Amino acid sequence: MKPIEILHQYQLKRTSCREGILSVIINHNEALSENEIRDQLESHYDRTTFYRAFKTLIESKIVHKIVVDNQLVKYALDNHITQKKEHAHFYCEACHAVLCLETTPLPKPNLPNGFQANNFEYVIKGLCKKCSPKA
Amino acid sequence: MKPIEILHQYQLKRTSCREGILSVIINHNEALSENEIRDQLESHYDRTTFYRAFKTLIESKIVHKIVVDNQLVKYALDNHITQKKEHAHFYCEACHAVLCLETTPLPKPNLPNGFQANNFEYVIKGLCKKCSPKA
DNA sequence: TAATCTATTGCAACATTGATGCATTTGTTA
DNA sequence: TAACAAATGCATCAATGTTGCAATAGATTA
Repeated sequence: MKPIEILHQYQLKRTSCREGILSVIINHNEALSENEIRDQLESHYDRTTFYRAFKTLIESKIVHKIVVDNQLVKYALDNHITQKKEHAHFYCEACHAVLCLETTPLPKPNLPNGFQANNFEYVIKGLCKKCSPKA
Repeated sequence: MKPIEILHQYQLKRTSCREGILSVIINHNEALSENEIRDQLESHYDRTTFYRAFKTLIESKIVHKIVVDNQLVKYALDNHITQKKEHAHFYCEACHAVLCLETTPLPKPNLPNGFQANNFEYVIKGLCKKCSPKA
């Protein structure tokens, strides 16, 4: 699962910005913020370029946006690529990590009559194992 | 459940801004955005005043913030006041309404060992009854 | 390999939102 | 009603989202 192959598969031009973003995301287990990704890249890209690269990757469904808060957004590979099922995300309020809860399937509440769901965004906030006080 | 009583109960000063915000929220079944609330008020308040009023109401757990998206936040009365149980929210992608799904309890996925949850934020996006194409 | 076309980049610019300091005003309590 | 503490309005700044446009880079074809 290499960045270049993904970009080619989704018919996007191979630019170093997109390639860099993808390789950082692929090499991390947890979802990362725009700044966390930027910090891992060697080259500098304009803020707009970065912004549009994410927009493109999301529109192509390569990358998935996880909204922790209106002030904190993280990015991870989309289920289309990872072949994961829909899942909830865990946000650690101490270390601010965002993890995919892949092992537990996403529970779906019943909707009122006539309602139609397209998308489920479930974020569970708390403390991860590392940040939980030891017993 | 009157604004003045709520403010008094939570030991907050009765200011017209807080009172106005609360009365708008109380009189609507759906969660409203800051602008939707502002539009319902007769008096004008400075942006900062509005911002701080929400901050105070949230800190006192009178109002609950529902983050639909990093660009769209809505507000509703907190469960402490409505005596509702924890519930998911439905966001209609067509009319942008946010509704509480009170009737269905919030399903809680199992967490990995050592993880501790404080808060569950479940937003289901789709089309509400009014906006769903008729069969 | 070079020429060409199109998409992407970087920059300027603007809107929105979150946030803080401070002097003035208001609500509450004695 | 006086006095104090809290809230307001204004100025200001940071971060983020967004668009237009000229310059540049990637991909395709001759």
